[in-house]
Amino acid sequence: MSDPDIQPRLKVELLGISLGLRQQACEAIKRAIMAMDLYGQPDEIKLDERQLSQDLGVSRTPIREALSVLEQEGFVRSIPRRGILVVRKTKREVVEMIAVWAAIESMAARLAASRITVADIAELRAHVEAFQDDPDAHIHEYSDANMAFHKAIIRLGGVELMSGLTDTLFIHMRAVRAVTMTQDNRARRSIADHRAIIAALEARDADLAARLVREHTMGLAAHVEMYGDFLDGPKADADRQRRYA
Amino acid sequence: MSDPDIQPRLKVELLGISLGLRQQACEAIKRAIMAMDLYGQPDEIKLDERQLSQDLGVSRTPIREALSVLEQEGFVRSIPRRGILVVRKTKREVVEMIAVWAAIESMAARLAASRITVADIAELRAHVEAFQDDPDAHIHEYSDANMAFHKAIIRLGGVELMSGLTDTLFIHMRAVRAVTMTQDNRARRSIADHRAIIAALEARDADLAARLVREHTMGLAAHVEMYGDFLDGPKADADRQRRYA
DNA sequence: TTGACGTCGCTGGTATACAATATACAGAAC
DNA sequence: GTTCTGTATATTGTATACCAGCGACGTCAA
Repeated sequence: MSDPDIQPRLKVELLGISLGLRQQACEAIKRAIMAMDLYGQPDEIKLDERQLSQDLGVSRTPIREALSVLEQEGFVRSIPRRGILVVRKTKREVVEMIAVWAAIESMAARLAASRITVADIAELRAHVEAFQDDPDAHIHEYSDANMAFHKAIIRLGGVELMSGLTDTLFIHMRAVRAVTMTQDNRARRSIADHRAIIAALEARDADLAARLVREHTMGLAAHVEMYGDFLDGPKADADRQRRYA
Repeated sequence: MSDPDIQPRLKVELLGISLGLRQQACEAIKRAIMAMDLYGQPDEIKLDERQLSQDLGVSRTPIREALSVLEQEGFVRSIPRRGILVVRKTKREVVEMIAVWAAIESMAARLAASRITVADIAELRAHVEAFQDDPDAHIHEYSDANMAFHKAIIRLGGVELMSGLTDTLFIHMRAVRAVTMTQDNRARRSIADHRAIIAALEARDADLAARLVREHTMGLAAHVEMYGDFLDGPKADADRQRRYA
């Protein structure tokens, strides 16, 4: 009875009921937040606990626990007795997130340089070459491939914590990326950068790979610093309105 | 009424009532977790919701919300219908945390090199020179000063997100630092490293500062990788016991 | 007509009650 | 004697009811 091959075993994939409503609510709300175009709206978006609990078909308790987690992750902000509103990142916060991302991915590239395999190289190359023809034509698809490329580099570093941390950062920057990508012909230049990074990794040049990744991503930070005023605009307006209301 | 200097303003730090019980519970539990010697205990530590709500004098609801946050921050782990237990970091997880720390602090040092002032240099030097005489004699005090040094560098980078992220990392590593500090004469060698880092910052050599910080911290990672088996030991034992029970 | 004060309603915060499940122990059957 | 199953208990997960603040609106007075 110790050998699993003796009996057919009836393969049932452990039913996801026991994942808990909190997790599910958390995922659902996070998806909803990502789906809406945050920076297109003129003013802050407010969340209503009762509305959410009604929509999701559960009581307020799991909703509140999910919102606690989301607040800790920086997606929403709870103001006592006022409401829970979806946070809009300021330009400064976005630039800071990019800097942290650059720091982590640079280190990941350094670590990856000595561990990378030919299969890994091929995977990276696939992400880059898929849209070499005309990246501007399929901005959204290219943006996804771009993100996948960076996530792949971080994963190849072999430090899972880095993947976990940057996943959250990437989610926050999803809305920003689509905009920045179209400006300044960044998509095409980014492909060239990515090719150079792959070459450095292939040559197992840790220092070069780390430097290229850092400069590439910090370049995005500088770009947002210069052209990212649309981030602060609406929010500053809202703040001003609230202050003088 | 627009000039804040006209009125003395009566500095009352907004009373903790409106901070919400969740925040307070979160802080209290976090303090309690940090206070206990995690790695000295033979087996996992389980938290009881009702016990906590009784001890803190609030109901279970804020406790549960606080625990949700703490779980997201990685301090506790909740197993459905089984209980909530304080997580013990494995050696691998500790090494990963140090690697992330190294990545962030290295970038912070790079950014700090071009912004640092003489006052900042003096502050850093104060952290280092305080225990130059005999660091081994006052391990705990030196460990605190050491931590303060690294936190100062990250702060001088000017990216607040980096401070926020590493604060959590440092809390996790508090228990580990005290042990590693005593081994291998690390305290004395760390002072020499710190002096070199300050010199690089003073010379505004961003590349050198970043490299020194990275090598210093990754050295700790390598040390833990080699001598940090005490982290896995008890946990592995506990897991084994649970598996065969 | 305007400003101030009071009341009402909406929102989140907290507590408690109820339901579901996992573990452990005991009893019965082989 | 050992193992399996059922039940009891304890603990968590969820729902609901109640409470406290803040804002808005209306009314009254100057």
